[in-house]
Amino acid sequence: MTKSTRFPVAVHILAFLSAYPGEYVSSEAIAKSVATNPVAVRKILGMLVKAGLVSSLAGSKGGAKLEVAPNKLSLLDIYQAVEQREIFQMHEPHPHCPLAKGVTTDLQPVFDQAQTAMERQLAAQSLQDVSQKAVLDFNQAMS
Amino acid sequence: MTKSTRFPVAVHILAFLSAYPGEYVSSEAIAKSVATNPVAVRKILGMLVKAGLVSSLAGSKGGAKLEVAPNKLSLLDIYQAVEQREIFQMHEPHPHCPLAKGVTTDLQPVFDQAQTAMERQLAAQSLQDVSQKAVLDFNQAMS
DNA sequence: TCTAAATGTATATGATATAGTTACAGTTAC
DNA sequence: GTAACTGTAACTATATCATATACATTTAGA
Repeated sequence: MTKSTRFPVAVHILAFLSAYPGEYVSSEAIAKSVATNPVAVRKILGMLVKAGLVSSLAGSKGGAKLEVAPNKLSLLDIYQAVEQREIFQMHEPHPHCPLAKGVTTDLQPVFDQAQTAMERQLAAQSLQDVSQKAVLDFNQAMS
Repeated sequence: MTKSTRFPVAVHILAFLSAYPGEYVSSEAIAKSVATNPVAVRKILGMLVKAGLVSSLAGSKGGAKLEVAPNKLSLLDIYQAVEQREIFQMHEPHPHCPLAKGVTTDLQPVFDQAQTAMERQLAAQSLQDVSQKAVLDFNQAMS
């Protein structure tokens, strides 16, 4: 499969929104920074709205607005909003082979632990941690 | 994309080989336990041979043989032998947007840390840890 | 030396995920 | 009423994966 870039794009989108606190920003403005299509941005924004991280408004002067403080929003929250799948996917071995049964049974908890360890790292970082400097640079460039 | 199951299949294959220490096992025998095609097994075996975990022999009475003791073989060794790609893939934002530049720069080390945390969990488990019980059950069923 | 049983590899097919695009109905500010 | 938005459907292109067939090559053993 082509690997998904939804997670970094979602972080980028939220960082962009955090540069305009309290304002509604259009998907077209975001799309320019992300270098993609406004529709692609709206698709991801839709997931972020569903997760409660963002609100949106249709119509003129509408757009998307960040609903959570950047320092209260962990990268894990963002990851889980846009990526549902687990890192590891078990295969489906022969249903009656005792070796197959034993291996998959013992392997699954290791997969879970590895995924949890990964998620703990994401949980330890906030949106602000990865956006603060970027937003400062951005505001300076825009002024 | 369809998600790869190469990693669990590789563990399964190696566990199967560990049930026949010192013997050459055919891809067809392995394929039955994994419930897939012998060619699929040989493809993965090829990666394991390249990584030095397994040796193979063509011809009659040929097959694959485990080259590392199961308690000396970590799940990370296996993972890296068959899965090259990183968990997270960065997008390619607008090259001149300072916000885009800042976000990707600060996000990459977080990706690396998360991947490392995941890999540490895999490194802590050996093939034997996930295969020992399975092999015992298997040998008992076969006797 | 012949045969049977293997590997290794090329190739093709189908399924699925993703990204990008166009199109358009609905919503809202002014 | 109009212009500027969102949300969503539909289509295309691309990439990865799993499965399968086919076949040249290698090897053990009769």
